Amino acid sequence: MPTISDVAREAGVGVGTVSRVLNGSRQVTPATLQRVKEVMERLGYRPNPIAQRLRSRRSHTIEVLVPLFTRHFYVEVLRGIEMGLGTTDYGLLIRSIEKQADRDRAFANSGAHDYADGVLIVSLAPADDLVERFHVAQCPVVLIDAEYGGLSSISVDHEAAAAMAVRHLLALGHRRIALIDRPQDPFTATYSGGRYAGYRQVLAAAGLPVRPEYEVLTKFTPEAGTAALYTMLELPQPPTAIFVGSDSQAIGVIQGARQRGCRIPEDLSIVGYNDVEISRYLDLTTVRVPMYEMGRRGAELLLARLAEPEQAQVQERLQATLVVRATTGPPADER
Amino acid sequence: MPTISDVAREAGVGVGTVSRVLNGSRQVTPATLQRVKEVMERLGYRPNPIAQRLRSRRSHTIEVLVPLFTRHFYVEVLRGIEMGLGTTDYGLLIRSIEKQADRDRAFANSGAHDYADGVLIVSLAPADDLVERFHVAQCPVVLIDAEYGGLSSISVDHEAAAAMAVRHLLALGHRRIALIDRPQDPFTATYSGGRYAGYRQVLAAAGLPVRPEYEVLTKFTPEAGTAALYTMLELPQPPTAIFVGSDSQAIGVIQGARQRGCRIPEDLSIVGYNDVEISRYLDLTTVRVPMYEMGRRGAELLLARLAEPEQAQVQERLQATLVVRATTGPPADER
DNA sequence: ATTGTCCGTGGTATCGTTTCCATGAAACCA
DNA sequence: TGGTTTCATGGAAACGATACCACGGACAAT
Repeated sequence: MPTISDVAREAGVGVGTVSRVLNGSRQVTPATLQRVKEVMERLGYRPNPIAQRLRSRRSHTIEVLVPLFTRHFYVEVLRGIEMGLGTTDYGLLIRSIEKQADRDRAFANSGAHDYADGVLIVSLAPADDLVERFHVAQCPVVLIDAEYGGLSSISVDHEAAAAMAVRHLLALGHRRIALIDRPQDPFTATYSGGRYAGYRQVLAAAGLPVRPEYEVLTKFTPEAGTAALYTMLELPQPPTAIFVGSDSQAIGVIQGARQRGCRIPEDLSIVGYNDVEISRYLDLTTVRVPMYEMGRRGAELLLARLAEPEQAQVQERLQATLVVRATTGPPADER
Repeated sequence: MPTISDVAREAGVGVGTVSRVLNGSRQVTPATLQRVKEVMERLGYRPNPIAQRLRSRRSHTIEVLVPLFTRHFYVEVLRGIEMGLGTTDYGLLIRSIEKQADRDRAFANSGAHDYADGVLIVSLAPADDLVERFHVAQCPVVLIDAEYGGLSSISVDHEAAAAMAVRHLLALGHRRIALIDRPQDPFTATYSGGRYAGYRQVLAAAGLPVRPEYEVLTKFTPEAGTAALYTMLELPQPPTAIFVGSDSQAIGVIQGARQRGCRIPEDLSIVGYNDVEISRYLDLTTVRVPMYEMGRRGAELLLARLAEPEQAQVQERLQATLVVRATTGPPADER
């Protein structure tokens, strides 16, 4: 592999001049420029990015901390990030946090300024000391689907979104509305609790009682959704509608209902959450969370901070919308 | 950020000794080791990976070329790769090739030895000159879901898998079997044509005629699947079964059939391909392609080559299996 | 006692860039 | 014409690590 000095020697110029050509400095005579470019072409020279990074003290890489990058939600966010990066040739260093240990390790290593120029944290609550480290290292951070102190972030008001979903069920005439969601877990989502709060708030506003047996917090898998449904169907008064905190769980609920001969939406209305791709094909009424948009906007915010480090931090919020499809309708068995 | 010489000065040793501690050389007195480690701890020293890479001439990064990383298939493969990498701290540089231009750019840049220590290419046919460049640069490559010359690869026999799917339909009694697939496109899949060949071969072996109107090559989206189905239903003799080259398209076919009041599997049997996660919840009979396993094994093969560069290239194949669910059954309308 | 071997260690060159400073020629102004 | 400014250019230093070489002391062998 030819180096910059090979090019310099071959073109009969100094390395400084070649470097200037490389970086598009206008301090180069057209004739020299031409000659150097020809030599670079002829030798098949390509600058060594590692050396560039070492010298310029910029890694040209963005670190993404994401829980379970296999999950639909995160795949969409990542796709958005990719788009947001556009044609800038920032590399993406994706760290998938699957276990608590991963998280600790990633948080311990990340934010070293020589590793990445900036960091995107998706759906995770950063630890206080990490935030502090980012601050002293002057490493820009943008949170996606999370909020924390004064850090830049792009997120969705899950509480309002959940309230909207539950109000939809209420408007259809449902009075026995259950919730299946994931427990608020400091390890992953920063405030999945928002959905729970929204649910409670709407029920309270409607003067409906709180029924603990209608609130199941379980894992984010279809299987867990099915299991939760089964226990609810055993109740003396089963719910007529369920608000489910993720489409994954909702899929399990739909399947379980089919299994038990429970008609949707006549016997049971279901609202999901996220609007992942599958939901459309299952005709699932759900809350559309702008996953892709959050990723894109998050990347844009980070790029802006990277270009203009003194810029103020901003907290942005996007709107979730309700997508009404075929799994919700008025309750048939009452009144 | 403290550097190696800060540590050396503070510990009263030479930089060489600190480097040896860093790299776990046994040529260090326990006492010195202890002292250096303490200083590293106290100063919060972390070696600069960029400098390490420059000097050691290894980028400690694996490049992954993947078409459309948002697609289910590739997400699964990537997850497998992540697992295959295990606890080695190789970074992953993912290049998503969405357009022809991306492909050219990625292929032009990739394989420079200072960029990545090794390359994984997923479902793409590498250009001849690229293969040549990898060879001269001594950059190990492993193809995933593709085969090419003598390069190491891990793949699936799509022809045999397709044959198996079509034979299943044949065994159920179907005689009018159609194909919906994607055109063989040199840009992405290396031999999606394998499925077509398998389909043709089984029909020929069964003495069934080739009907061009039963073979639709279209895009890999549900919408395209729906459209293809609609044109087939217009035929004077519509097929009683369809072998679909991807679950994405099959989803569209299922939806289209529902829309047209066409019962599955009584009026129409459907076999998909890949067995993506959704398929289970749609009860779709499909061919299970070991996506995750290909990714994992591909990463393992690359790691082995990285550790032992002289190792011979290997071509491995995994078996696809037929997963029979609820979308296939005997034809009802004939005999 | 002398030679040889081995091992822990320090120092320096090196990886391939960018950045900065010095230099000399050309251009400008009076 | 003399002096100042401008500007393209060459070359050295630096980024932060690793690798190599040389050196001195300890210990074994003669």
